Amino acid sequence: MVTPRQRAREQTLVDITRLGREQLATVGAAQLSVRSIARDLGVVSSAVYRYVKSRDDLLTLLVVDAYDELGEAAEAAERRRRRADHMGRLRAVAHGVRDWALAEPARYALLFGSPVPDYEAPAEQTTGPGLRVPMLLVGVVDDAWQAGALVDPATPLSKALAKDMAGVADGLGVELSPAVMARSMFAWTSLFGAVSFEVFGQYGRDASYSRRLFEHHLDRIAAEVGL
Amino acid sequence: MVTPRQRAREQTLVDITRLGREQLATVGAAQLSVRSIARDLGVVSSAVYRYVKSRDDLLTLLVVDAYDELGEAAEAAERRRRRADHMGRLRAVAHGVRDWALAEPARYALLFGSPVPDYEAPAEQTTGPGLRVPMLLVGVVDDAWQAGALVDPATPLSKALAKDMAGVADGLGVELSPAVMARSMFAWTSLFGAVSFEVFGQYGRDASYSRRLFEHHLDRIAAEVGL
DNA sequence: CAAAAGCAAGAGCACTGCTCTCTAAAGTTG
DNA sequence: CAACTTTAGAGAGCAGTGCTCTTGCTTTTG
Repeated sequence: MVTPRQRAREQTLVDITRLGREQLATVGAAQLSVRSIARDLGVVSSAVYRYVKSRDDLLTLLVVDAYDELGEAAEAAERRRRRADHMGRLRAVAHGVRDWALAEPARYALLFGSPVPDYEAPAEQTTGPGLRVPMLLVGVVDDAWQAGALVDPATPLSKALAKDMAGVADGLGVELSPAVMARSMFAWTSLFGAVSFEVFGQYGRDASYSRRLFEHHLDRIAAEVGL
Repeated sequence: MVTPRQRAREQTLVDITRLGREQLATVGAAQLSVRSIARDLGVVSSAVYRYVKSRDDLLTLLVVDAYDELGEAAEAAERRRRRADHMGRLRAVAHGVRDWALAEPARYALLFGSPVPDYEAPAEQTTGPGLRVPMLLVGVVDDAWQAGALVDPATPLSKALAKDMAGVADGLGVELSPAVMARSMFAWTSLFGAVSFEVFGQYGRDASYSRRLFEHHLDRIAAEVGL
């Protein structure tokens, strides 16, 4: 049985998340303040602490929210491709991530930028949503591998690294060859490296070439994955 | 003619930078406070504003400081290799960057993490030091190219991207083939992507495999560069 | 219907960046 | 060398922050 009070509480939590998301987008994570959210909510600051234990707790809420939206964006883009179109799926994921990141730079920064000091996202809440994109990537690479569509690597993995990758795959709860895992991690790391450099402005202010450079990087990543 | 007052002023500025650097390492950029620096300096907070216009101004000081130390570390590592040892030089730069980043995560985050909101590093002061590592990379790749040590790419650059890369090289003030520029940028982006993921904890808390994974990524990057 | 639990308000603490005015010392100049 | 100017630092103060605690009030529950 759901009481009106529970419903109101949930609604308030949703409102807080929404206002936090807006503040994140406009003023950024550092300037995000629970007092200002309280003002927008038409309530005194201490009232917000009934719903959110601390500012860090609020950040966790927003981290999960952002991971989920990013994951959903990437998954939606990937779903539009045929299962056998491995290259298309990889490109879809990559562009899904990049488009979301460019549209939501502050929220992207919250996920992949500097860790907020003295705050570490509680693993039990954030790892799940945070793994959606990586899972998508290993899915694509593994499908290609199973279909025999991957070019063989010039050099095989070292024994130690193969063991490491087996452990990572195990941690993800999937059955994968170490080679697939290693290639996926390279794709993952390089993809987000490219997106981060673009979002964080490392290429300089005039990023007129950034989209073409991203395409190029994507081609290089795909080549290294073996696609 | 340098007056004692000028000397004292310079010394105070050095002290402020040192204390800022320490605070950055201990509490991070977000928690960095000029009041606390004033306390450590044994002076009242308003006095610090005689030397530093604002907190952002202090951040700029620390950004330049960090870029210079990172650049120096990478250059020192690279200098230890013979000029013709292109692979060794690339690896030296990469490990120089990684080692510094792992030793100074907060300062690395200041340079390559989320941009501090409402603060953008003034280009005229930061671009120079910020380009030291990229310049090092293009130097290595170009040397290899000139020496004919680079494997030819499977697919040539598109016309548009070649033009973009020519523009970038021009902006750097160096004479480079677009292919060299593109490969350097891929190396740069992927290298820092790998380092950022490691420093920012995206691989999870137990990074037991992180060094071996980095070596693997480095091999993949080198392969894609053509080394 | 009375007890328990949940809610918002308001005051207050310790902190922040930053500005202002004031005093005293140091440097410069006629 | 005395008068003037520049400068470092102190201290008060403003507006903002995260967060806690108490105090009434309302809703839910036994």
